[in-house]
This record gives sequence, C-alpha cells and structure tokens, in this order.
Amino acid sequence: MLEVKNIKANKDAYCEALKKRNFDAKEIFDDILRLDEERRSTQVQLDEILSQSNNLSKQIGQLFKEGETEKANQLKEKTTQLKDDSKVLSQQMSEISEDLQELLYQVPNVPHDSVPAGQDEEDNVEIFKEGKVPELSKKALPHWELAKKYDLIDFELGNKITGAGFPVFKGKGARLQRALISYFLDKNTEAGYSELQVPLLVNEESGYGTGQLPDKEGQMYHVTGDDLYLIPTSEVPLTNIYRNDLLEEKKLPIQMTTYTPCFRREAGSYGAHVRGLNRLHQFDKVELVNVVKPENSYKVLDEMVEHVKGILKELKLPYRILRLCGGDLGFTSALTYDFELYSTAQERWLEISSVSNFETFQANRLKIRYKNKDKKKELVHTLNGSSLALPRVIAGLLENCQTDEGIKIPEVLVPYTGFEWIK
RNA sequence: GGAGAGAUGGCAGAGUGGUAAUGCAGCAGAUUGCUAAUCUGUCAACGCGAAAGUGUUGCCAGGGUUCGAGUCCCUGUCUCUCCGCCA
Repeated sequence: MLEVKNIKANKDAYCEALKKRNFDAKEIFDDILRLDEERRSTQVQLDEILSQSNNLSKQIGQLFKEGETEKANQLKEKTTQLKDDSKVLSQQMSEISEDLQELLYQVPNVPHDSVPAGQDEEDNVEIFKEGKVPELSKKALPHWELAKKYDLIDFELGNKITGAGFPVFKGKGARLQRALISYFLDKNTEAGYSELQVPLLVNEESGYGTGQLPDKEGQMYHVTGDDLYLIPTSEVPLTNIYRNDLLEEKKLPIQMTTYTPCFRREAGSYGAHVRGLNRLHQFDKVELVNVVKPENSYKVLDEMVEHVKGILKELKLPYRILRLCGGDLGFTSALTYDFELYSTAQERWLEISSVSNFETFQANRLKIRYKNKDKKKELVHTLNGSSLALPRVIAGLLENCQTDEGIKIPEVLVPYTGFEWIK
C-alpha cells in the first residue's frame, strides 16, 4: 500500500512510473487525494464536537457532585444535539476511511527506475547467465520419466491420497529433497540469516498484511472450520512476525530464513507446462526475508541476488537472471529479479527463485516501523526471495545431471545426500 | 471438549460509573569533579497550528447502556489453572 503523503508529493512521477505496469493511476490518485482532504476536514469537525461534549460531561459531573441537579439536567438536554451530530460525523468518517483504504489497496507498487516497460514475460530483460547447458544424449529424459525410472517420485500415489499436484517423494528422491533443504538452510545461516520454523496456517489478518488478501483469496487454501489459510509462501508468516512493531534502529537489518511447504490452489492452470514437478499444489521452499532501513534496501537486494547466484554456482546448474518488466512485476514489488533454471530435457526455463524489494509497500500495510537517528518513526523496507523452490530445482537437477550411467549428484550435495549417484 | 479465573503503557502493577495511580527500564534535558547519584520531562494513532502549543481517540476486539465506561451489559478472541484426550 502506498503512503498518501508520498502520492501527494510525487503524484506525476508516480503516474509516469506506473505506466510501465500499464496501470493508469491518474484518476484513482485524484480520488485518493480528495478523500484524504475530506477525511481531515471531517475529523476537524468531529474533534470539535467531541471536545464540546466532553466539556459538558465534566460540567454535569461537577454539578451533580454539588447537588445542583436541576442545572445538570438542563445541561443534559444540550448534549442531545451534539450526540446526534457526532454520530453522523463519525459515520461519515468511517465511510470515508474505508473508501480511502479500498482505493489504496487497488494501487500496485511504483516500479523502480530500472524496471523496463513491458506487457508480459516476453519483455523481461535477461541480465545475467551462467553455467553450461550439458549436451545430453538422445536418450535424455524429462524429470517425470527419470522420477519413474529411478523410483524417486510417485505422482499417481499422490492422486490417490489427495489429488493431482501432491506427489509422493520416495527413497533417494525424498533424501535428495531433504539434502537440498539442509544445504540451502546452511548456506543461508552462513550468510547471516537466522533460521526459524513458522506456522503453516495463518489467520486472516496476516493474509491482509502481506497482501494475499483480499485480491488473491482464490489462490490460498482456506480452512473454513477455523477460518485459517494454508500459507502459499513462508513470506506470509515471516513478514507478519513484525506486524505492528516499532523496531529499534539497532535491531536492523533483520535477516530470516525458513523452510516450509507451500500450498497453492493454482485454479485454472492445467496443461503440458504443469507436468511433473513444474507446478504443484504443495511444494517445499526455503525462503529469505529481510527487514531493513530504507537507505540500504537496494544494496541488500543486490546481496540477495549474489547469495542465490552463489548457491546455483556451487550446484553447477545452468541458470539466468531476469529483470522483470512492469507488466510481469508482482503487485507489491518495486523491483524483482527472477532466477530461471534451464531444464535441458524440456528445453525450457523454469522459475526457481524470485527476489524482490517491496520498499515500504508491505511495511505500510503491516505497520512495521523503526525509530531513525532523529527519533522519527519511519517505515522499514522489506525484501524477500526464494532460496530456492525445491521441486523445480530437483527437476532441473535430475535432467541436467543425467548420464547414461545414472544421475550424478552435484559434489556439494554429497555430504547431505550420502550418495553420489542415483542409479 | 468440560469447569473456573483473567487480559490495563516496553515491563511490573493499582484502579467497581466522574474522565488512567505508582514502581522499574529506556530516552532527553538540568545539576554535581569522574562505570554513578539526584531532579525534571518523556506512551501511541490521527488531526489543527509558522511555532510555543493544542484537539480527538486508544485500558484484548466488536457492539450496547449512560450526560459521562478501564469500571455495567452482550458477542467474539486469546492466556492461565484444573479435568478429559493426546504426538
């Protein structure tokens, strides 16, 4: 959620920047500023009336004490009008605030200067590429075939237990996944992140805090019996840890990492591109969240990108980094880099990580602030990134590391898996 | 799941209808010849004001009664104790 005072100060610049997202903000900004004016003038009137009514109450109390019942009763009559007025005004006040809130929720984050204009993923800009795409033999298989051949993942079994998109990992497949989780968490804690374990179910308030609600309600599994939501990403519980907090400056930066399963309904996405591990209803992910001072956020964003690069480099997997264009940028993000792993057998790129700076957009909704040097309260910047989404890393790993003899496990993982080959 | 008790500022803790004591911590200022003491000020949100200031709101949340609610009534949430169940 954008801050009204910033919209006021930078209206034209924001409008221009939002065009990169193909979002026409002019009208909605006018409405927001108008409602903000209304809200303030209404508050002035309301405060005045309440002030009078408080004064009268005090007088009445005093008169009763002194036994001047008649005078007190006279004053009581005067409060009736004030009461009616204040009811009307406070009703107006809450309507205006609600309308204002609703409009603010509709405006996406203002893209960073470096974000290219564009319609969709076609317009994303590749900024980095690394790792050799292996030359595979004619016999190379996509990961779902490999998973079957080596009995690593059973997709049909998941259908039986739950439904499509809930695979069962088996044997070395399960072990490989566990190894990757441990490896990622170790890399993250080495880099200074503190490891947490968080709830997989969140309440409505948390959903609003990070922006999954109200827009993306249909993407989350809703546990109606207790009115809770299964997390679509651990960003939700992690970032909500600091909801409504006023942090001390010395506490920043806060760096958190966690491993959780993620649950997404993915309604309406079926077809060839969702085969195998490409798109699941339940998948594992190791996440990074940073809560930082505004002046450091872009430096931290770069560090996160370097950190994820380091992991992929060690795994020796071919990947590229994209700077997302305005049209592909998530609603809450100011700047996002996507990491894509090349899936050799499928001959396509798979998104395995997304690293974003939300600036104050989430912090404003979540009310995460800190006291700066001048003792002024200021919103923090929040950032998050995956490190990494497990199923697609496994898909790419299986496909890229396959040989005629079997699947060769990357060296750095061997201490975690306890085996070098899947044969 | 059943029964009972409770929820007040960063923390501790008073307050049963008249407008939130007090203590500790933190921060700021003053003062005293130094790891400290003492005194004063200092909660948050939203406004108004050029500023000094100043108004409103906030005692778990949401409603209600009242001229006036931390206090009374209704609903919900959470915590604690006991019982039941249980990895």
